[in-house]
Amino acid sequence: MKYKIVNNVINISGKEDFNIKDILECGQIFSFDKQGDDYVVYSRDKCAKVVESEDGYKIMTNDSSYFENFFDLKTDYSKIKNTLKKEPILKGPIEFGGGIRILKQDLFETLISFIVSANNNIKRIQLILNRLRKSLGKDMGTYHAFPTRESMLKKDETFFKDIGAGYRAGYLYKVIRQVDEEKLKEYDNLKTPELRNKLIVLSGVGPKVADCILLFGYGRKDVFPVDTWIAKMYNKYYEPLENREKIREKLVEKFGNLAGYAQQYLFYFMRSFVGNNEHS
DNA sequence: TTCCAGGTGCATA
DNA sequence: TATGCACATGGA
Repeated sequence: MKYKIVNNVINISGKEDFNIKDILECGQIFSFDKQGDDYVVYSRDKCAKVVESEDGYKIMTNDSSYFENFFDLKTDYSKIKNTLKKEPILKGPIEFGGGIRILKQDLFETLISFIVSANNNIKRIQLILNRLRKSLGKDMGTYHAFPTRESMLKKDETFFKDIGAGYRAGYLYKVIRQVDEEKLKEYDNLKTPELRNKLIVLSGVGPKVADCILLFGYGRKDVFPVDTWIAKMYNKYYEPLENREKIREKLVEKFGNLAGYAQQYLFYFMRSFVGNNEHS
């Protein structure tokens, strides 16, 4: 995959390593809209419109360098996929969702989003986060920015209940009093295990949510978030094992520095393919 | 109606 | 350390 930036438009040529549907619908991000054939994705106070062309994509935005980093354009995904394909279990998932790229998302936004995600379904996560943006985020004209910590500090727990967060309202109320953006940024100096320990003590952040923040926020690829789908996958294709912590340890050990990528291919595949078959 | 969704916190032993 | 349960909400 190659790309060029001209007048704030990112031109991507080649579709093998970039498929906007795979990237946005694989479950790593909740703030985006499908507008006809196009996608609009929101991050912090910014947005980008992604339009498919004959040989690739055009990404239109007012901050191309932000989205160059956001879409992880400098990483060679074909190399990663070739390595991971050697594992039989990943062949199907990589053929299915080969256009995935792991997004580099805002730390505070990722923290809040994945606290909301706990024991929840993606449709409702999107609904709750949309209501959060609309009621607290800065009006940017055609959309609302993700709220700042300061704006969230002004609200009480009832507010988070009212936007539908359910019992996670209390987690949200507490967590924004435990950390700020600067502290989250400082944590980036730590190695993954130490950083994980810092996150896991936060309200509403357990092992799984911490791993998602590590992967999608901090860009740490040596983690393997184990949710209900991954647990199902492990029990079906590897061995029956109830303990999610043990599943996590085994998968991290197996995939090492590529664990995060492997996880995302598997999650997307399980949820959209195997998942639907089980329902029909 | 019951089950489930990108689980976590807390009490108990 | 490990196990069990409660926790909102909406879709299938």
